[in-house]
Amino acid sequence: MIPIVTIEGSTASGKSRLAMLLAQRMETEIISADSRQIYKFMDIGTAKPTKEDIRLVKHHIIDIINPDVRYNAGDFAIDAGEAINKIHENKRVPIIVGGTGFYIKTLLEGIFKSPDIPLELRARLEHDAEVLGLDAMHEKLMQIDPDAGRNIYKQDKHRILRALEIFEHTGKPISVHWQEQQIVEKYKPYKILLSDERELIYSRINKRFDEMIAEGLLIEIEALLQMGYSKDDYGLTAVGYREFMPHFYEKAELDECIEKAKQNTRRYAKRQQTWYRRQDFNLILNPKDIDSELIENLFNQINNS
RNA sequence: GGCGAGAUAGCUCAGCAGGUAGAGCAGAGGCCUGAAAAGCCUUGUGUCCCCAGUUCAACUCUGGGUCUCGCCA
Repeated sequence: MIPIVTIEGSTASGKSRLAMLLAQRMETEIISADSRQIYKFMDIGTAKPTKEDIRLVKHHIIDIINPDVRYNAGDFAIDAGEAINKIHENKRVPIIVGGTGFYIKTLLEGIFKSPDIPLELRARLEHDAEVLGLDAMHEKLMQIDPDAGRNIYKQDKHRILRALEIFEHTGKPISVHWQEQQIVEKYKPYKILLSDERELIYSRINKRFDEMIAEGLLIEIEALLQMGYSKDDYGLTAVGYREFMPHFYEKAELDECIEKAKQNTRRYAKRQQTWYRRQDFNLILNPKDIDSELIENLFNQINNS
């Protein structure tokens, strides 16, 4: 099994700082697990590592695609797997850092092998949902796959249609795919969570967002629009970007956009915290704990485990 | 100073021919198997501004007071 370190935590919890210090001490490389830092041209709003950070420590899975390209957890598991292998071949322990918990979970625990779904099938289900209503779609799911149906809210169109498309395309209920999926035992992770009081995270978010504005977030967004990217491109649905679309498209008040962006970032952090409560970690740290002594202890602990 | 309108949940407001109240937003809790910075679920007790009066019963009616906002001086 390949040893790896993961660092998770909500936005503005100090992940990058810990990762940089630890990576330098371990003389290793960082793999980003962040569903928005994958996009080129989106630097300020996604709080990407600085040029200096990248110069000091090699970062993977950052700036890999344009903002109009879709990416998903399965893609991440493949890309991260490759990066891990490379780093491991050099006898280093990779550090995986990021706030996209689902990506890391997918990497560590695996995900069932889904075929690509034909666009026509997706469009047809989308159309059926429109005509028949979501309740009908959920009932349909309950008939073909009650195990999955029970676990999906009746209004969760996204997951209902996902389960239906998998059944129609593979002839097998999605819950059966889940059962058949084998557990991944490729990695031996040392999992670290950075956690802090909600109020402190919130005030750090608010402050950091003002800093992003000062650093030129608006200019960055304008540049994206000038390059031809629009609010319909997936990258621009990121928090801190989408809230400004009303400003550029309909001349909404800037102050209101900023408040909305802060609020959505806070809600995002809240959802992350909820997610992490359910995950297991080897070590839970407070951002205040990060100092050279801690890094030294971590270094030793990781080497000995 | 005069006239008018208002004062109800953190915010914006609704409501009751008198039977102690409810929406939206905010907030909180939760879910999560190729969209995860996404998507989705649950959740509303507060001196109904204060004092007095009428009444079996007042947030609701009457009188007074305080404050806020308009318009006129």
